[in-house]
Formats: sequence, C-alpha cells, structure tokens
Amino acid sequence: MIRLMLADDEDLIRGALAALLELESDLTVVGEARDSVAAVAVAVGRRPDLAVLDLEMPPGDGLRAATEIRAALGIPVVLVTRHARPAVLRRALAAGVGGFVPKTTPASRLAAIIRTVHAGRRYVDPEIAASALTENECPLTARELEILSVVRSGAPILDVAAAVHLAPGTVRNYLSAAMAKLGADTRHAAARQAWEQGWI
Amino acid sequence: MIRLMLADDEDLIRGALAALLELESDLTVVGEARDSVAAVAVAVGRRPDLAVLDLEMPPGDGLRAATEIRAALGIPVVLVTRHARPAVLRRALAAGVGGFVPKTTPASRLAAIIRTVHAGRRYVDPEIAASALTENECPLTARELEILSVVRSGAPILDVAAAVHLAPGTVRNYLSAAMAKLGADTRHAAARQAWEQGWI
DNA sequence: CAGCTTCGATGACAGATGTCATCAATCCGC
DNA sequence: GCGGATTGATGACATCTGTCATCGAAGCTG
Repeated sequence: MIRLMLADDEDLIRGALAALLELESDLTVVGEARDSVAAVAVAVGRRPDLAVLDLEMPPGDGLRAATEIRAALGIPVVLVTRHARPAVLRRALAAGVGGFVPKTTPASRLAAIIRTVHAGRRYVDPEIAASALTENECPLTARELEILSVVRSGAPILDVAAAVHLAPGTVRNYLSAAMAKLGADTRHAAARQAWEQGWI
Repeated sequence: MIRLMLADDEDLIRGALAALLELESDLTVVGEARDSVAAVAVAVGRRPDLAVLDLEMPPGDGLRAATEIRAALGIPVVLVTRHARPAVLRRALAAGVGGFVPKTTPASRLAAIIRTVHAGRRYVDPEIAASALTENECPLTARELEILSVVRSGAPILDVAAAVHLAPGTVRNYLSAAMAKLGADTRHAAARQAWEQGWI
C-alpha cells in the first residue's frame, strides 16, 4: 500500500484527484493540503510514502515545497502542472522531483505514474521532455529576469525601479537588452515570453 | 440515475471528476469532451440529463457551449470555473445556467449540487453571489470592452487598431476614456481590471 | 428642419518608453 | 599592479502613449 499526500489549492480538484487515486487498491491518501506551506507541514506530520503536488500553488510555488519535502523526508515527489514549461521541468528534475505530469495527461495514467515514481524510477511527460531538450538556453541575465518578473505584474517602469532598488534609466537599459535578446517589441511581450519559457 | 456529461480541456481533471462522480450511486458519466465544440456534439449525441462544463475551455468559452446545449436539449447545466468573476456569474444566470461552482468548492459538495440542479433548482456559490450583488455596473461601452479585450493580449496600439478596424488615434481615445473610468494608469492595468470583473 | 447626441477621426502637447553612446566603480584574472 | 569584464548610472534622441480640444458625418428626436 502506497501512502500518498495531495496538495492543490483548488479543493474541487484535490478532492477529485483523491477520489481517483483511492479507486486503486494499492493507493491511499493520508493527507491533503491547500497551499505550499501547509503541504510541508502535512508531509512532516503524516509521513506519506510519496507526495503529489500542484506546481501552481500559492504562496511561492510547489517547487519550493517539493524541495523542502524532499529535504525533510527524502520521499519521492510527483509534480502536477497546468502550464508545461520546459525550463520548469529542468529545475524540477534538478530538485530531485521524480515525476512531472501536465494536467493534459489522461487520468487513467496517473496511478501508474505514481507507482513508477514510488519504485524509484522517474516519469517525465514525453512532450515536455522533447521541448526541454530542444529548447535554447535562457539568454537573460539574473538582473534581467528579476526585472522581467516584476514587469509581468503590469507595473510601470518607475515602480519596477523602486521594487528592484535601481534607477529608472538602469531598468530601461536592462529591459532594452532583454527585449533585444528576445526579439520583443515591448517589455510586456518580453516578460510574457520569458514566463512562457519558464525562465521567470 | 442521473446521466451526466463532463467537459474540461484538462484530461487529468476531467478524469478525476468522473471518478469522483461515479462514486455516487445515483450518478453516472455517459459522455466526455475536451473542448467546447466537442461538448455540444457529445451532448447532442449522448443526450445526458445534465452537463457539467468548465467555463475556461477553448475555443471560445464554456458559456457559449452551455447556451448551445441548453438551446439544443433544454437540459440543466452546471458551470465549473477557476476564476469566480461576478459579471460572468451574471451572464451565466442570464443564459439559464443552473449551477455556478468555483473550483474552490469542496469536492464533497459537488454531487449534492448536481442533484439540486437536476431537480430544477439553482445553486450559486454564496461568495460570488455576494460580490455579484454588491458590484457596481460596468461603466464601459461595447467599443471600450472590445478594445480592452485585444489589449489584454499584449498587442501594441497599432496592432489593436488593425484588429478592430479603427484609426490608432481613435483607439487611444477609447483607451483614454476607459482608463479614466477605471482609474487605471495604463491600458494594461485597465484591461486587467476589466478582466478581473468579468467584463471581458 | 434645427438641435442634440454618438461615433470615428485628427492634431497638438506632455510625459513615458525604447535605443544608444558613454562613464565611473568594482571585481576578477593574471 | 594592469587589462578586461560586469554592474549601475547618465544624457540625448526618437518614438510611443495618454490627454485634450476639436471636427465632420450620421442618427435620432422634437
């Protein structure tokens, strides 16, 4: 019997996944959480054999929760995500995540994936793996990424400058460089591109 | 026995919901679809007693699918949504939708909601209903809404003007008016606000 | 028909934004 | 130490964007 925990901020989805997995005779859900902080606490408290975490889960993200759970318990983690972004897969694998499953995966396959990961093997969605292998490296510097992540919230340049403690002109320079590297016309387009690639 | 159909573009979620609902002895899933066009076709082909549709479902949205299914079969529809936006609830009710369920609803309540709606009554999430009742009317004109919906894609003004067949200056005028009404500093902020309210 | 409104457009202006050249300070390698 | 790269900043310039006044063409409304 594999003892699981589930974390997802949408109660309906989390409950539905629990129902799906409880149908399997060798799986049982022993804990649930609706945010990434609670997920770590539940993992420590219930000591499951494996954790299934949603990647898009406030506050922060599920990847940090995955890292902390692995550090605390050493159990395998399966990440479920809506947006299959190649660079995120890369970081997840680097963090020791055992399974990376987009929500476009048929529900009938989830149990098998969980068994695979519980057995110590890895599962990675074939399509995301392919894009992750063919994708070009991120050409942006750390500063550029930091600034783009603030831009993504829609703030004007003055606010961005205040948020990263830089002069407005400097922010414009970094944005100009990032836009040139990405071939984007506006900082908003650049921020969107960087996010879609998983860089921010 | 209530015969259901499910439509959601994420196979994992759709399958999990099916598992959840099949646990109920008086519910059975007789059809599934992964986009709004297929949803209408499946509804016509399988003639379920009730349809459960995701609101965020390409192409277009689940609301149009709900309208078409009601027009074709007259069966009750339950809309499930991630973003609980008041104005969308308003439009859904106007379209004759019987249930409006955010994904933050506990999974244990879904079956009861489906029975309620199947019995001809209505279910609306209390929190969204409250915001829908206290919300202020949309102050924007049809043109402003149309332009803001294009702006939301991140296009520069020239592209927006081309998309709506207007002169760039005219687009700027409409945007200026919309921004003034919404108290937004940039068109991006205005578009975000309008979307969060459910106006676009 | 005169008056009024609405819609789309134009021109002018200030401020924001993107591009570029340049510069000072710092860090690193040798 | 020297040379080079990196980081943050500044100023100049062109373009884009937001604001406003205005105008013409329809469309109604009496």
